[in-house]
Amino acid sequence: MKPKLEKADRLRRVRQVIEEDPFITDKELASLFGVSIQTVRLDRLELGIPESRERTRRLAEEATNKVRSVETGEVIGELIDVKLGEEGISILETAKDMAFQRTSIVRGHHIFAQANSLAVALVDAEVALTGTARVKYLRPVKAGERLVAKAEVLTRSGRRHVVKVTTKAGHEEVFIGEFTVFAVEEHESSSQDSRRGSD
Amino acid sequence: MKPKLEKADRLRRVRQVIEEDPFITDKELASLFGVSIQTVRLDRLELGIPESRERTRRLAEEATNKVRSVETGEVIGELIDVKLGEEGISILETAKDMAFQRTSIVRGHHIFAQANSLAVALVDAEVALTGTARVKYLRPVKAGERLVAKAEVLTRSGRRHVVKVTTKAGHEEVFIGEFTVFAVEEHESSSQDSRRGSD
DNA sequence: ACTAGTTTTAGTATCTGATATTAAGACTTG
DNA sequence: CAAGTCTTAATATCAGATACTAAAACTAGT
Repeated sequence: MKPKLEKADRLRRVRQVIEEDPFITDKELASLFGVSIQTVRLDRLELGIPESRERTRRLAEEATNKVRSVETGEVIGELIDVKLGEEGISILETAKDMAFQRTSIVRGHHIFAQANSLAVALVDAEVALTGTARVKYLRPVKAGERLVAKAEVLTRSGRRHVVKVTTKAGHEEVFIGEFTVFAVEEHESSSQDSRRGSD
Repeated sequence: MKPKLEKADRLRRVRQVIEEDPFITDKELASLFGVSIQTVRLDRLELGIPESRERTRRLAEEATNKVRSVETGEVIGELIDVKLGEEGISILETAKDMAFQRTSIVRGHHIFAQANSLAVALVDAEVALTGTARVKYLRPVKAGERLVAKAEVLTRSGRRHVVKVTTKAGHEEVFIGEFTVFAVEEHESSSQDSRRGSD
């Protein structure tokens, strides 16, 4: 039963190698494992792994989607039920790539980003900038947990809004934060605006 | 001279369409513009645009690089001169994709992320989690500005470290923050750890 | 040792999305 | 109408595959 073991072993390695380098072709795999190209193709067939061009295509698609959703989206997390100037809820599905590899603990700035993004979204203005924030992390969040952030505008005086955000994972509070957000009028020249604010 | 105009026009559009959808094939382009496939290929040749598979490959490569550098990196920004437990400097080149499209103002959580990441990196422990943070955004940061964050450990009592971070763009302070970071020993069971902390 | 079964390899036809090349039409402008 | 640009057609070739058929190699069981 030596060949069976060898084959199973090869299959595992093929999967692994392809995962590490999705651009690799059957030809390269064949010479890498010292088998014929047909064998490699049978292996891929067995493993349900598509051809290299298809893998590349998917990678590109996925990545561009990701880039678009993560980087061009104006909001981190999904906005649910927003009452402008009053309150709102945002949901963020945490994933492995938001966490430290060693511990799977979600990095704080993602939780901050969700809360801050929500706080800014609540302010009914053309542009809203964060002035200050005071935040507290109550317990570590594991990758995979679903974070529900609730925000409410506590006070408002002129441009200055104070927004309180509470984030829960399940029934547990994991994060609370208080953000001061400034509404900015459109006609303010952007370069000479030396008042506080960012975001 | 009608055809010249038409051609120049088509060239412009071809470039544009490909930019919008890099996965599009010559065949599709041909029927889109009502010309032969050869014409499309001459156009691409003239414009110096590679074939769709090549475009896809590049996209995938680029994107995976990006994903790896942005998401698997344990630190946001580049660490320069870190003295564990004492002080450190981190540099972050801000880009358009970190900013709001409308205003080109860098979103606050990126600035927060750099500072927080640096603060955590300064703590000499297996795992370090942020407990609280108090931050202030002093002026908006425009995409393209180079952010230099300086951090120093103010106090330390047991696991609790207080780290102060000041971020400058050029000579101007744009952000200051104070982070409480907790060092966590390795032997603590991760699931029952209900004390504060994240990141 | 012989046979059945798995595993591997070979070979051929076909596909897609191309490059490269040659040559023939179409159009248009002086 | 000839010279030029622009467009299309046709053919050979390529990479990286799929799909299929069939032969060889190895392995185990009786």
